[in-house]
Amino acid sequence: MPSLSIGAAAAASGVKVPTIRYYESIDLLPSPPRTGSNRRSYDAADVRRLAFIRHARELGFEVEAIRALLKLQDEPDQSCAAADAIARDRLAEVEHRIASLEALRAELMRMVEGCSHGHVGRCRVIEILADHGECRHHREAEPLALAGRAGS
Amino acid sequence: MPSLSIGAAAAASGVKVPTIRYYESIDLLPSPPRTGSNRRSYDAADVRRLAFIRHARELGFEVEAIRALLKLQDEPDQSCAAADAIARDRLAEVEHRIASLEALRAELMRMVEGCSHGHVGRCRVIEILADHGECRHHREAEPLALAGRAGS
DNA sequence: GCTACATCCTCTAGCGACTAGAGGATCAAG
DNA sequence: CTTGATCCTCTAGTCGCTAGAGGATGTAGC
Repeated sequence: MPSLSIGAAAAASGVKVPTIRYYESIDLLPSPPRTGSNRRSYDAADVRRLAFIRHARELGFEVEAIRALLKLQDEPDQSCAAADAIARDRLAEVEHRIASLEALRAELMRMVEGCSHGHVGRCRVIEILADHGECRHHREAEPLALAGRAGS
Repeated sequence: MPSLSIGAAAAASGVKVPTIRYYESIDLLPSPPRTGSNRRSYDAADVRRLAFIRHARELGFEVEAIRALLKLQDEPDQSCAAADAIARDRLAEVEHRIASLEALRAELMRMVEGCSHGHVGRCRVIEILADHGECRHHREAEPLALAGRAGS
């Protein structure tokens, strides 16, 4: 059983060292065994789990959704109904998010295209942001998935 | 000069009352004059500024980006290039994320279909999420912008 | 005028998902 | 055997709000 330090697991998974410890603290990653000198030792399965979490986070899933997906992964023989429900739930979420982002993209494209590289006085970016009424995507008062910060 | 209470300004701009106070505290909105009884009094320009901020936040611009856009708006004789660059950055990020989510949606749909009869034993979604290398859209190890939370 | 109740004020604390730093132990290389 | 990287735990900070306490003021009905 090959054992990896937290640093090696971080390098292998792309999840930062403090973030791994954070995931352990919120029980998203099981507490690994420790060496004699109290260091965490991970195996390949942990690295896969971390990569899974990282990828899902990059796709915008919240930790609770990832928890559900991980549970699905941990019990691959569970009844189809439960799994199906989780998957459909995620699918709906993903589709909603895509729709929101596409509306957003359309608006951003209008802004960028409208910018004739003149002066701000005639800049569509500013104009469109200033005038809410011009905004098409905003009929639904739905919370949009917004940008947060970068991973690394 | 028509003067609005913070509640009226909130109703007119769509920004919540505590959020307005928060924007003032981070100097995104100038401190308005106060009435004799220490209440904030806003005018139409403040409401426009708030609507601008709200719209930009809904489009996923970070507060610092909005600060930059507002500065541009305040000095409208500058070149449009800066505003354009900010919008282009957001557009690139949004497009990247749409591509990721569409790949994921395809996998989720396959899973939901495949799941209709039987067990989840070999789930492509899990595999794709677990194995970063398998994921086509994600060859670049670029730090992706992650999803945060909604504005309203 | 008096009573309700809405709205306002300031302040502090909390959320999610981390990130940064202090202060100390341990490891691997030269 | 020392140097420097890595590890440990812990607390506190980040962003963009949101919620609540505890109190002052405004407004409407009687």
